[in-house]
Amino acid sequence: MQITRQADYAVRAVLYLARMEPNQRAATSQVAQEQHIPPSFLAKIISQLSIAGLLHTSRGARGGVTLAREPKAITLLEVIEAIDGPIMLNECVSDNSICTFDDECPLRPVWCEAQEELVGRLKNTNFQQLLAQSAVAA
Amino acid sequence: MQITRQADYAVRAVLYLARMEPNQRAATSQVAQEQHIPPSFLAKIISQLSIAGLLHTSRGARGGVTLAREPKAITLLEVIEAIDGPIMLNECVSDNSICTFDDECPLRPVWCEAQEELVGRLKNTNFQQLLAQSAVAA
DNA sequence: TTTAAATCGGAGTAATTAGTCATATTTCAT
DNA sequence: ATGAAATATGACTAATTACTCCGATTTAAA
Repeated sequence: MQITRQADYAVRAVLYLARMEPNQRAATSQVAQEQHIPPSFLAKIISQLSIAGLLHTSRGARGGVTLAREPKAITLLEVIEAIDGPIMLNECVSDNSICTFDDECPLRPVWCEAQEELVGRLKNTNFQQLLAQSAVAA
Repeated sequence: MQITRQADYAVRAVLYLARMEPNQRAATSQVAQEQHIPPSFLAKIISQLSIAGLLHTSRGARGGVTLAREPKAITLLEVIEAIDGPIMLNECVSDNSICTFDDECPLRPVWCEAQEELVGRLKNTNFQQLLAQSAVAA
């Protein structure tokens, strides 16, 4: 019952990029160093985020990574699901057919509601809001 | 971001026992068969639940498993945490010292609040309520 | 007292997650 | 052109999760 380290790293990387000047690139190694993420591991994560369309990468010297959209247009949920796939608190939430409690399992609604709440929360949090939070704190 | 199969099996087993007549025992193999849980696996889970004090087990012929408390006094949270340990949506929730974002990380509050909501929900659901749900449905 | 039914416990296997490493490829700058 | 800086990719290892298997132990009943 925990998001994967990968997803956590992804969120931190995106937040780090969101803090930079727009259109400025950061190398993966730089993000890794400042966020204390294993560099080789982060490389894969950034690659996935790029495939998911959340980041733009450019290869070669002076290459690096930037956000593909403005921070306001990227939600926590998007980043997490780009890495972990859809959030699912229990197997039965997606696939009721495998439920061992006949038709009317009293457990499924509990998981469905809890999941909706969580997903809604993550969907309603974008990276501009998170930036604003840090700004207030600092 | 999913409870383990073990915890799901544990919850189903407890719900199954809650449905039985009070003080009536069920063999692990019986629960396993009716709930479609791998029997050897369930045996370990039941052992853990027993150690956690949620079930009573008795060995030998005509032995089996019963709830250690009435359904009303057992919450979903207890069963899940007896198996998976404390629910923690992200590492940083318990241990802020490892956060890579200086003192004021804007991510931590998100996880803390989401976790509180989820834990509260599971703590407020006991097995008598779940029984009532199935009764209504059936 | 023997047998069958049950839990108990430890060791072993397969799949996923976390992370490493080496190499290929692209691209800027000289 | 060439070298250095960067991403891209695939193969490998370690730890956790999800199981299986088997033998030991307990207990009720014939």
